[in-house]
Amino acid sequence: MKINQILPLVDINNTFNDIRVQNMLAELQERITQMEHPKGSKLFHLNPTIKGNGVKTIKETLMASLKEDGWLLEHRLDLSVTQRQPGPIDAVLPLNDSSNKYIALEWETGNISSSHRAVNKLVSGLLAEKLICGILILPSSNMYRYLTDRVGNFDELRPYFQVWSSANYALNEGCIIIIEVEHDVLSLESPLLAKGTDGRALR
Amino acid sequence: MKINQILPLVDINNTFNDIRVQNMLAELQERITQMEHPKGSKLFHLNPTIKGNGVKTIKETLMASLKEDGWLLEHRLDLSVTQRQPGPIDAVLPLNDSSNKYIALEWETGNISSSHRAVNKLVSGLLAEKLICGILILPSSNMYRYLTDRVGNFDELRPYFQVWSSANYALNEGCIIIIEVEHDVLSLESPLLAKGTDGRALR
DNA sequence: TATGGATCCATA
DNA sequence: TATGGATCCATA
Repeated sequence: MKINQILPLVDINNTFNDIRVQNMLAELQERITQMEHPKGSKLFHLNPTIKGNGVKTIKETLMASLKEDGWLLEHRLDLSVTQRQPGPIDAVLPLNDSSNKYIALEWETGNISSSHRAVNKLVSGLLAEKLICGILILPSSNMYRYLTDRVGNFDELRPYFQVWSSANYALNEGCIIIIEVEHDVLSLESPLLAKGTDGRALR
Repeated sequence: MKINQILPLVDINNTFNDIRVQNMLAELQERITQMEHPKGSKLFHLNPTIKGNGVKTIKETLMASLKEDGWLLEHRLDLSVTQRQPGPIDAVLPLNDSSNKYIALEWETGNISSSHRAVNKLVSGLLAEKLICGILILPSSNMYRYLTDRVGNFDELRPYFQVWSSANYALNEGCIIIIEVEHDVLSLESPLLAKGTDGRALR
């Protein structure tokens, strides 16, 4: 998989340049770059059928490799806000220091509207001082054309970036990073990514 | 329809108490209270079938009455942010003064995740200084039980309220208000609200 | 019940 | 193509 850009959307007191964040990013970039489809093909090939590919399986291999790197999957931070809580986060990396804090990552594969919730959940983690950094990975609009209709994508979230970037949270540290990814190669010979029976799919 | 609560989520320099906002709220409360189902029954009756009622038609009568009060429906604010823009807003009320600003209202009937986008869109309007006030109307969790699965509801958005309330936007005025509404009466004799064929509905 | 998701629809 | 929506699924 190809990384188009890494955007620091929120960056409080230069947390983006914190060595813990930069080390994690170096590792994460390598892991994303290693993603392949089909398995064993070295590159991520995508069948260029408009709205033809399901999204469910895309992130699976990345999550598996992050788990090997020490990330915890589907982890729920205790934000102790109210009785009801934001739900679990795709992956969190515990910092191996005395801070008891984490770096969190969401790979958005739901509807674009759920990308808004994903960023808000990461911000909740900053506000609860459980996270020093939250990352959201989104496909480019180039890639999006070939995925399930209306899934989250970088360009469609962009008009809303200012909602978060112009917030002045009263915090000493924290950053939110958006990463735009894309297939390496379009290939008619590549198998379509499977779709589920979720949503309005006619089984 | 019954109003359970009116919550000022964001309130910059006391905009919530601005006479223009308070006048609008008085009128809006009356209009919401007047909503009825079935038509002519004076109260909003809801058939208590779990996940049985569609949401599409719920807001229609309110929008019709707001139109009579001078609101513009499905209006798109020109936020001139980027090429891509947040989409249209359910209803906006132009202020009849020289400010060229509006009050905006969204009645959330989409998925809960799209409630996050709705608030973000209202915040975008504040940041662009096109709005002095944005309102989001959401059903209570009591009402939600009888509506399409996963539609927006007050209690499920609540854990995220702090994301907006602690944002400290650098603005001179602006408020975001969340209104929680509920049926007046549960009634087995009341017809179910129709569902569409959207999403994953099997036609 | 609670929460994130996945999918296709409607309309401009 | 672009954008908000509406619906049902999966899992804990």
